[in-house]
Parts: sequence; C-alpha cells; structure tokens
Amino acid sequence: MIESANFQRLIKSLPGITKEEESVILESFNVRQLEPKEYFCREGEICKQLGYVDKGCLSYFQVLADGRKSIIHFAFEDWWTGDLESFLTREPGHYNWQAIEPVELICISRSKFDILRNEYTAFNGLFYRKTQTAYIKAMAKAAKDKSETAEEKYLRMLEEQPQIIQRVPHYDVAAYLGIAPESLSRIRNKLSKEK
Amino acid sequence: MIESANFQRLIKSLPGITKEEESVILESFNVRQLEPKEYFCREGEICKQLGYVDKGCLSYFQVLADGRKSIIHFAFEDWWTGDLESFLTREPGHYNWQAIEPVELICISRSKFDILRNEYTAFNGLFYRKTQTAYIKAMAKAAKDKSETAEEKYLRMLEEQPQIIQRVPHYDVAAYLGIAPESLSRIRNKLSKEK
DNA sequence: ATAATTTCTTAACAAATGTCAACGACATTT
DNA sequence: AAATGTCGTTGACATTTGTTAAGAAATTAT
Repeated sequence: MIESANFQRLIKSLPGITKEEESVILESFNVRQLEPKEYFCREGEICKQLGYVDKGCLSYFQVLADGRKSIIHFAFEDWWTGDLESFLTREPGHYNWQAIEPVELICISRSKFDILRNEYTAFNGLFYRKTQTAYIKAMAKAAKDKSETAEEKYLRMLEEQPQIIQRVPHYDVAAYLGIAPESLSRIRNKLSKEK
Repeated sequence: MIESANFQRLIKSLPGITKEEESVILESFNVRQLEPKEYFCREGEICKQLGYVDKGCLSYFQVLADGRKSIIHFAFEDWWTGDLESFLTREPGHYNWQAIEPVELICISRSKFDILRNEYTAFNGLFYRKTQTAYIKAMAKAAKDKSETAEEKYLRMLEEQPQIIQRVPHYDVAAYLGIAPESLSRIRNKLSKEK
C-alpha cells in the first residue's frame, strides 16, 4: 500500500470519490526507487509506466542530432513523469526521464491505468485536467522563452522555480535554459556583482 | 447548416457516430468570417468561442511587457483557434487570435460545447485527443527551439510548415521564430547565395 | 497614375552568446 | 595523502544576433 501522504491527499481530493474507489486506485500504484543518474524511461524504449514524484527530482530531456541534451523540464515533488506519447501509443519514445537526486516514484502500468480511466470518471478527469493544464502552461512558457535574452530566462526561472538552481547541476540548468554552461556562469557572475 | 466539406468529413470520422448525432453536432456550430487584421479573440477579454479554420490563416500571439508580439503559432485550414484557458475558465485571457488572410471559421459557443461534450462521447474524445496531441507536439517543438540557432529554426520551419513563408508577412514570421525581422532577412539572403 | 503607407532589405555597428582552453574547488577513489 | 575525475568559473576570441538608420520594393489609398 502506498504510504505517501501527498499522493493519498491527491487521490482523496478527486471530486465525488468514495472510500472504496480511493483504495482501489491506491492499490493500482506501486512504488519505485531510483538512484541519481538512473533512468525512469529512455528514448527508443516503450514507456510502460507513469510516475508521480513523491521524493527527489528528475530531468526530462531529448538528445539532439549533434549529441547535446535539450532539457524540457525538471520534475520535483508532486509532478508526474513518463513519456506520455510512448505510454499512450505503446511505441518507442523520443524522450528520457533521468533521476538527478535519489527518487521515489509512485507508478502505474498502462493496463491498470486503462482500468482506472474507464471505471472511475474522477481518475479520468484528473488525467485530462493535468494534460490540459500542462498544455496551457507549455504555451505560456514557449511564448516567453521565444523573446527573452538568456539573462531574462534565468531570472524568470529563479522566480518561478527557485528550487531548480538549488537542486540541479548547473550544466543541466544551462541545457534547460538553452545556453552554454559558460554563459550561465557569466550571467550569474554579472548578477552577483550588480547586487 | 455548415457547408464545409472538411468539417463535415471531420465530424463523420468520429468513431461510432450516428447520422443523428452527426447532424446535431453540425447544427451546434455557426460560421464566422473575419477580415485580415480582425481579431477572433483578444487578451483581456473572455474567449467565448472555439473555431475550426475552414479557410484562411490566423496568428496566435501574446503581447509582452516591452510591447513586442510573441507569436506562438499560426493556424491554417483544419486547425482549431481560440484561447483554451479563457474559454474553459470563462475568465479574461492572455492571448490574441488575429486573422492574417480573410478567414472563415466554424465556431461553437461554450454552452453548446458543454452539451456536446456531455452527451457525445465521440465529441468529447475528439477534444481531448486534440489537446493531448497539441501538448505532445508543443513539447517536441520546445525541445528543438531551445537548442537551435535562428537559421536552423528557419530551415526547420520551411520543412515542417512550408505554407508559413508563403502566406505570412515576414515580420510575423520573425516574431514566430523569436528573432528580429532584419535577422530573418539576413538569413534568407545568406541561404539564397549558398544555393 | 500618383502619393502615401507598409513591408522588406541592406549596411554599419554594438551587444550577446558560443567556443576553446585553462584553472581551481570539490568529491571520490585508490 | 595522493591521484583522479567532475563541476563550475574565467578569459580571449569568434560568431551570431540585435539595433539603428536608410532606402528599395511592394501594397494601398487617393
């Protein structure tokens, strides 16, 4: 049985959910631990699970033609992980999820996921709302990313997700901002002198 | 009654749909025409309709703090338009949809949209699949945008959406690529000499 | 057709960012 | 403790992109 207080609270909060449904849902998930650098899923493989982050953080990235990483985002506590496209299509995916810190994930397989989605409206709704919100946020982020300098992107990151710079190595932060690690150093250096 | 062949085909293609459902759905939509530069929806206002593009093209953009446009994408035939967040929350939105060419939209109001979603599983499914696909594509685009030079972004745009450079003014193309119009000119000039 | 306006291009220069190389701080291994 | 490797920083330099200004080209209005 899942012990995570955050996850239990999330399931309890689903609109119109009964005690029984709640426990069926909780029993459909299993816990998985990852060491730093370990992968939750890899490009080229079929993503067989979705995972709720109970502890730790991970990076979500693609390896581009020239070999460099492009980090799409980081997941901390209370985020969901997994390659949605691959998970839904059951075809090999194009993305990687890799642990940065030691991670505890609360996972569900595709078959159990389908059962919950078909039988529990509330669970289905949770999933769709997540996708919808994620899409809306992704649009907003894309609009800003497009017309900001590296420094502006860095400052916005500090404001919106202060935990990133605390918990993620700087070369990954640079790959997330889409700049060279040296540029990140320069920006940080400049900002520290301005203060 | 909606005359658009494309739209009718889209509705007909919904899985498990009956003749009656089909006509109820078609009757829930109405046609709206826009002149170039006319807005379908504006930031600060509540987006009251979603629209299917039957003819023409529009830009989807945000006006940033410094007054410049950041174009998120363009919609051509067979795309959907509207500020999803505002439409769903019924709160003032942050985005604009503006016609570039003369446009014919096939529109639905929120109240009729809700009815269709509640009563027709197939319609509901259409909407969710669209959101899901859009989200997955947005992630893929964000990953590439992040680590490409202006020239690479331009070349990818030519490959993936050749109609953009044909139908959209160059200053809007530049706002879409996140570069200055002068940089776009330079890139085009350079590429034309290389060939 | 002419004038007015908008859009696109070009050039010169400034600013931002990437690249390459070197170095020091820190942690891990031996 | 020494050796090794990783990570973050710094500096010099090259490249890319933004900015400003001007003018050409295309479009629209008169």
